Amino acid sequence: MKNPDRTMERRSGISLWRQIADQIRRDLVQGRLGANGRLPPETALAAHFGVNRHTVRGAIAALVEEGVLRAEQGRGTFVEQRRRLTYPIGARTRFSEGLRDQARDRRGHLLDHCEEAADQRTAEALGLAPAAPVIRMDTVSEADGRPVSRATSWFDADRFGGFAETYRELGSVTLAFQRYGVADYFRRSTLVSARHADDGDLDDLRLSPGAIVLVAIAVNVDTEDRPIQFAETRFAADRVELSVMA
Amino acid sequence: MKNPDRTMERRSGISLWRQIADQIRRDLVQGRLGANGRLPPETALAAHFGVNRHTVRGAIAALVEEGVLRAEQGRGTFVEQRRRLTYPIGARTRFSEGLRDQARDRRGHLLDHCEEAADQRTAEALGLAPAAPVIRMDTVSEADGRPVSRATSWFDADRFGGFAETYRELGSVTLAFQRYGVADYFRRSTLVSARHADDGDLDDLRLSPGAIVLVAIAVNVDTEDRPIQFAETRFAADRVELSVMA
DNA sequence: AATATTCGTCTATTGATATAGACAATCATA
DNA sequence: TATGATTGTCTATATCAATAGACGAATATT
Repeated sequence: MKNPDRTMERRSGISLWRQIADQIRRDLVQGRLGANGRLPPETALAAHFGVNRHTVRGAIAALVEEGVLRAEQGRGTFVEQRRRLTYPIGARTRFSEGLRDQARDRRGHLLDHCEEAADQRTAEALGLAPAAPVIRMDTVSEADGRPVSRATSWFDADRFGGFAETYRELGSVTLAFQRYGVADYFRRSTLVSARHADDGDLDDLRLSPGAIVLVAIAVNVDTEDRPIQFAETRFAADRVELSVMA
Repeated sequence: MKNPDRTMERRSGISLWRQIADQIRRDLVQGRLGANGRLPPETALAAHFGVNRHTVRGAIAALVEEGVLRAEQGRGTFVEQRRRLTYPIGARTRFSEGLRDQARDRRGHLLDHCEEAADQRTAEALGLAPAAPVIRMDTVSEADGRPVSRATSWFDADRFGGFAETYRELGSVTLAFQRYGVADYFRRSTLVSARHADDGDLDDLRLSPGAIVLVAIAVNVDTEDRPIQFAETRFAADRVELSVMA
């Protein structure tokens, strides 16, 4: 069980307690730790990682703060949540669906919206002239009370005037599209990357610094293959994985 | 241009210089910095981030070490590499292909291989009995001299005996499969997630601690829909993005 | 009730991180 | 050539991270 020569890097700009927190989180997700719902005692973890008990305590405190662990004096430290949600990605991807079996309570929430001039990337993706007017929508989606993703979407302002208000009213992009005569739509392409969470992500997704977000950049098209939505979605990587269907 | 109230978190377990390095790397990839191939002077960056010049120097030193920046005394600091490789993922995914336009020199490299008993996940994915014998292969692939991904693959040992040697000889999974009579194959499913790089990733992909890997877990099937390969690939998230085709 | 286990809190010490300031070295340019 | 801009190096100091040890508090077990 022991792995005492596991080399925690000491002058790396990442404190030992955070390196250990990251690894415990990883091991929980991979099922290599906490299989019985409880973490080994602090002294055992300290020996395992080859560090002082206080250092382990720092790691545990961070994971408790994140809601991953729960510590009880005299009893032990327990795993609070372990499962990751799986988002399907494919031609028929709707982020709001495909999760019905995985979370009881799912809701989207409009943070902000405005009309602005399309930047180059957006104009290209939507097939519009440079600096054409577009509607920008910032949303957060939660599952069972925990934020899982944060998206910025752009729509052609000419075709989808007032889209944000419609979305707020209906609570679903799919339903809002129907109001505009888009009965069905498809995912044309998705680019997936990953990076450290920025300030906005940290805030809206309630993450701790150094956390990771999966970034999905997508173009949706209507049945006539005209682009209708360009979106960049940031998922909390600890809470979500993406499933690509063949 | 200034953004002096950008709050670098000070007691987060991540040193300021590393937070700043992470953000500069992010801004480079997003084109918000270094558009003209050169970084603003250290004093300007220090003012921008609201920290001491020495702290910025720490961040730059780390990025120079990573090969992202190049500092020249008296002249300035310059961007060494910015572009990310784009890996296509779809029914016809072959990681080794689809990159021909993006990198001049691409090569795979066998790190290690052995025969072992399948764990539950592997047996399930390959449709084998629990603990059935499988061949395990650890590989690293490089593009233009920089490691971009690290994969662990499993194959049915009964059907693909000696696969690792064949791969080493031919340098390609696709070619090796042909030796075993698999003329064509398809990607059945891909799970994409992201996490902090572990010790092995750090080493083989030449990453610095706190770096991010994109994890793609995939099952390949032959033309009769029989699973032939189960693989977990870790991509250096700074160097790669994944493109999901509709 | 007694004991062992485990988490929680305190003090003290050492090493790494961040700030501050000064100045040297290199390069571009007026 | 002289000047300004920029990176490189040095010293000093204050704050944070990590180690070490001791002991208290809550819980489970004998």
